[in-house]
Amino acid sequence: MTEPDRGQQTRELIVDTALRLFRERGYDETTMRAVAKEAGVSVGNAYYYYASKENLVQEFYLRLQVEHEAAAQPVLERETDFGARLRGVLHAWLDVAGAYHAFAAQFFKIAAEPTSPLSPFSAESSPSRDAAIALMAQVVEGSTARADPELRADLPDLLWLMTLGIVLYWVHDRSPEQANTRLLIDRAVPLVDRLVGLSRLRIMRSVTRDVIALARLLRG
Amino acid sequence: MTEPDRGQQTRELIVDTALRLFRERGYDETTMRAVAKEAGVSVGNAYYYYASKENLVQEFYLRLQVEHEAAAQPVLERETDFGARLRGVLHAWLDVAGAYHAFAAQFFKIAAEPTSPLSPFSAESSPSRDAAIALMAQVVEGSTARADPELRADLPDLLWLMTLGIVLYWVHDRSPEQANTRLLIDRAVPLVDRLVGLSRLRIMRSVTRDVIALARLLRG
DNA sequence: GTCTATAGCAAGATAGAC
DNA sequence: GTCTATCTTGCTATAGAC
Repeated sequence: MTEPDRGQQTRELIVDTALRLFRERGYDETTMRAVAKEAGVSVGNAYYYYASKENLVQEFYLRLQVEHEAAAQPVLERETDFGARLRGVLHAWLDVAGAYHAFAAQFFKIAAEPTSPLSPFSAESSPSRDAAIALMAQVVEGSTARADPELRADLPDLLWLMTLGIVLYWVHDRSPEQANTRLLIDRAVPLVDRLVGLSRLRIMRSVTRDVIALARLLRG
Repeated sequence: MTEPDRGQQTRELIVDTALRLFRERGYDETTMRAVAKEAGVSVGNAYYYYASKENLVQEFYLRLQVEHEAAAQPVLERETDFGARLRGVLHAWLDVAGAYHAFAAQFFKIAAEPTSPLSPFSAESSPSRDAAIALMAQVVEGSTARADPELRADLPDLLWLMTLGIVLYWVHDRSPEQANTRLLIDRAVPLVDRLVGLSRLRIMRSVTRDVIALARLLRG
């Protein structure tokens, strides 16, 4: 008569507690002992479900991504202009991530480690990475953007890289409400929009081809 | 009759030992106890000279930067073409950094933490950051590159950001001898060269101005 | 100011019993 | 699945020698 999903319940109890403590105290200040105690389980039990403290952060990424996709949907349904779609999707990310800024910056280092499964470039991250790129593909596909046709195929990858750059800026952004990051988006998007438009011009052909080759090299 | 530089010698003994162990075993696997033991000093003494394990890494950065500047000099004396200078300086970085690739990647995370003094954006890093940007200024100044005059002033900053991107790729590069990073440089440099040239054209004026505004926002 | 020895804390992680 | 006990390691503290 044991509950079939008792394990799952314990698992969620642990991660919910951990994410709450992360938000309240920050990553470094949240000890595994504190997580276990607050969740009412033993330290050993917490490690039974999460092999390391970092693994708890992975759960955070997954939840953030789901929230972002939901927040981006209204924009994608409303807008058809490429720049407006891109800007809206990026601002949507800030909307959902803003609440976590203080502690997201603190464990950003974990994602930066090349050997970590939490790296955005790791094999383990490919589900969330693919989803993020797919979102950028939606931005492009549903838009009225007129780009070089070959470039258009690589644009989602490039826009994902741009997003990483913006996130990098965001974690360093100390301005109130991360207003500078919004400013960055509002300046970068029209630039990207213009460059995409220029990609069809004949003078830009060689540049466009170089960019495409570069995008493919970066994808590996 | 005490040696006047006894402290300095001990200091160097400790950091030399640490960097050797980092290279042999990696960062995480090198304990402060092991560094002290190998260097023949006490743990307390090691901490007397280096307040933390991370501070030992900072020494590594400084040495790397000095080596890079030395390796870049012949290129800067030899070449006048902008692309050749940029390519040469970037390859020179790979030449000096290559030996440390395995363990540099391992403690890259330390530099990624926004709050860390080892972050390339931190106030504490400003000496080495300024030096790196100054090196890029040398690349631009001594070259025959014809860029939009206003852009030219911001080019060193932008090239430094480009370098960071290349380093990011490099730490993730698993190809033998990091050959893919060299490929990346060889493809990115002509692209940059072309874009810089195009910046003088009238059609590119608004794009160029956007880029300049962006560069200034990023500098803060 | 330079250095040793040692004891000890905090916290991530593990072992093995139940 | 869950627990308690234990290990490891970055780091600190103290007390003292030269």
